[in-house]
Amino acid sequence: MDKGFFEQVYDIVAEIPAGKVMSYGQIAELLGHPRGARTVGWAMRSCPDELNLPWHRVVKKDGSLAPYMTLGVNFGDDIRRHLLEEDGVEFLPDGRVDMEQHQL
DNA sequence: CATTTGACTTTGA
DNA sequence: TTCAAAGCCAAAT
Repeated sequence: MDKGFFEQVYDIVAEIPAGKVMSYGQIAELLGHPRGARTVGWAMRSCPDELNLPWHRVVKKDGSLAPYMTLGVNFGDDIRRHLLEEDGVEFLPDGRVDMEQHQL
C-alpha cells in the first residue's frame, strides 16, 4: 500500500462516528504506532478540507480539545464545542469531552 | 541525504 | 496537585 500515514489517519478520522471522539494516541496505536501520536497530529495539521475531516472529534487523551497551535490559536472555542454538540457529544463542566462515554 | 517542525504523550520534580 | 522537559514518528524543506 503506497498509502501514506496521512491517508490512514484521514481514513480513521473519517470513520469516527458522530458523538464519539478519539485521541491522537489512540489513532496512532490503531495504525501500529503507539508512539506516533505526534505524527497523527501532523497529518491533521495538513487539514484536508476536501475530505471534510471531523478533526474536531479528535481530542487529547485527557478529553480536552486540541490546542491547535496553527494560526496561533483559535478557531473559536465556541465553534469546536458547537461542532461536538452538533454531533451529540456531551461536555463536562471542565470544558472537556466526556470521553468515558465518547471515546471508543 | 540531513535537519527542522509539529493538532501529542508520558514521566519527573 | 501543577508545571516543565524529553521522547517519538513521519513529512516538509
